[in-house]
Amino acid sequence: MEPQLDIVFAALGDATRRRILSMLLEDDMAVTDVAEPFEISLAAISKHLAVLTAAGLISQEKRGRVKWCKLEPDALRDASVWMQGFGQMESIDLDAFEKFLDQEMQTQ
Amino acid sequence: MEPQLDIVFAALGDATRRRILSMLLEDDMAVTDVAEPFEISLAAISKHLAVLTAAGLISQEKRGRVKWCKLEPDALRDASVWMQGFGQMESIDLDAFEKFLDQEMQTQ
DNA sequence: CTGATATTCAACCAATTGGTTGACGATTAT
DNA sequence: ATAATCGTCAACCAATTGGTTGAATATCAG
Repeated sequence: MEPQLDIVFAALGDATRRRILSMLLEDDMAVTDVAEPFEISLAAISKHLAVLTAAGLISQEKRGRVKWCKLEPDALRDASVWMQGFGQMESIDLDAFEKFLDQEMQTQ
Repeated sequence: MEPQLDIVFAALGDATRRRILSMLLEDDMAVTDVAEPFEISLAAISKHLAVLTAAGLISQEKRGRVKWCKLEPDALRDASVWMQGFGQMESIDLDAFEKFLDQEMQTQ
């Protein structure tokens, strides 16, 4: 079916990985800095980052000896669309929603 | 943190379970009928349904010898809200968003 | 050059997952 | 009463997951 959805949802099914994604909302981070607040090994974090990369939820770019991790929120789009098939959000007018968003952004 | 999110996302991370949820969008179904289009054993489907139940994504009610499975789309709400933290939606006023939703629902 | 830093790799481990089969309890039909 | 149907349970299996440690690689700094 949509094998990428498997990978994305499975990647989100771990609290450590979700916390990493939240951290990356603030700013791009190096692997070591991502690992700092956690109590597990750097290698374990490296594996989690590999899972997130495979899911397309982050990208990693190596500059010098530092590998920078960047959030790729677009990867959530397919998962979000799938979920919209359920619950109250199923029949939203997306254009109107976009306008609502623009307006919201300006009032900040 | 939010251990229920782990369970919900993990439950969604399997194509068989997502397909079951889609089937239940149409109507409530008995376990045997859920299993019918799949090529795996009834016991395997029974386990998948247990996972979906643990995640709150479906409920099961036994009437006679038949156990009926019912979609519970509200269980997607927390997961959906979490995902809204990413992408363009990151700075939405959730109360305003609720009002927007109510208004949208009335114009249908 | 040497040493420190950043990250991954490889091997390993325990726990979990998704599947199987066969037996079982509960309910319904003949 | 007997037989068929519905669904789960228990035991098992192979593969995957999330973690560890120690070595290896690559880059930067003194």
